[in-house]
Amino acid sequence: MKEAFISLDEKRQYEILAAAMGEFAEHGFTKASTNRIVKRAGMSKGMLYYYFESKRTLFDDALDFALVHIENHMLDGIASEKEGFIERCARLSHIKYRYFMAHPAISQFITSVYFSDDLNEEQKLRNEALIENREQILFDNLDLTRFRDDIDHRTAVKLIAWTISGYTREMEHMMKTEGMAFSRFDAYFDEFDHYLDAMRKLYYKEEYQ
Amino acid sequence: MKEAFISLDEKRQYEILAAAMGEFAEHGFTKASTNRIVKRAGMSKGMLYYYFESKRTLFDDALDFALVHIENHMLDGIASEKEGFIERCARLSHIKYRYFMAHPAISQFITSVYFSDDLNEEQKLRNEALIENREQILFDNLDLTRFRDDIDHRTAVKLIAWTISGYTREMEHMMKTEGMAFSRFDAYFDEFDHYLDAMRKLYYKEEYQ
DNA sequence: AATGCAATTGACCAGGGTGGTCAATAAAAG
DNA sequence: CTTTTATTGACCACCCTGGTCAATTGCATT
Repeated sequence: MKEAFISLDEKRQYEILAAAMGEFAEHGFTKASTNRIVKRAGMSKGMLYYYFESKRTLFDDALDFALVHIENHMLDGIASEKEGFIERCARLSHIKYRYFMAHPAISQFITSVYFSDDLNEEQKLRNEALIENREQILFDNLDLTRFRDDIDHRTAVKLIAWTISGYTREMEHMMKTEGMAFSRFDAYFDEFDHYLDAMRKLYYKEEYQ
Repeated sequence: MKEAFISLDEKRQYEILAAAMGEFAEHGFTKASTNRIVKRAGMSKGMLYYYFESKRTLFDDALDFALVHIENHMLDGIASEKEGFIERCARLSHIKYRYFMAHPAISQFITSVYFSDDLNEEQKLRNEALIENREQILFDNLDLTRFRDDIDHRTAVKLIAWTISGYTREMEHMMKTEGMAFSRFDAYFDEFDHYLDAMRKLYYKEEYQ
């Protein structure tokens, strides 16, 4: 990250880093191609090395950018008031989903990094901290009394988390293959609410359904 | 697939195709490397082209082999007797899991093919037929009366399927990262049974729990 | 108009990997 | 001993890689 890049306006910086993150997310560090990155970003090969020292530091800087960006943009509005686990999951899904729509490259980059091995120690630690932070947000300050008494809380939490992850995964797959129209998003969330209602009926005491 | 390959004993044929399928599964058709395939299979580059016409026909033959193999080996013992949806999912998970353990390369190959685009029309149709067949096995001849009356059957079926897919996905991820010891498989299935019991309590009428 | 500096290009490099070939062998069969 | 089959790996032309750099363009200041 040389001064030339820093003195670019924010929008252009974002474009370039997004191009890099998209490429890294798709191919991983080693098989990612700097040639494809410059093509995505709409610039010449020379500029990439005018802005960054090497492919490696480009990756590092992109990861830095992504982690900071997520910290600043996604983790707000999550001030965890007391709520049931289903409501918590639903709210976080909405937040995650909106963030993904607004910043797909960052989301995919961070997701791919989660499964990859080409991080240095410091990056691994930071990434783990992020994951732990997310866990905390997911589980902190829950109202667990809403659960039926005849089912173990920990079990219920696990089952619900798996269910929602399965649902969102299916939706992601559908959107990828069928290219869901933007107008259908409302239907997507209506459907989601329907399933949330059903889950409340299954997992919660009557007074909370 | 030349005669030379066909006159090989079955075991060696399997080894070679498994090597190819593993490589294709990991990298997709284009980025799969014939050099790595021969290394995996423990033979020389020349032999590959002594056995197969080209990389493309190798892929085609491997897919053929995989589809036939699955039809013959996995889809037995699934004679769908009347049972609840949870029991059905559990049984199919067991079958799928055993098959994965016995034939990981085939499993991963077929899974990867499901997400890839480099199939010709005939292969796409065959693959879709396989998927449809699986759906039928999953949903045919179910005892839906076991479900609680206050929850829609279709909704319940969806929720359960997502839950189980979430669980197995988490297990797969754990096994990949931590390299689950084979001795722990019993524990894996004990845990699985625990969650199945919980799900019965949630979704079924009392007399079926 | 002239100068100087920053931004920008893309041809170019050596290195490595690609799918595929083939003359040379080794092994087996006749 | 000869013929056929199995097997090797060096080799090919080609493509892509991360990275460099001389040359050019654009712009601001004199």
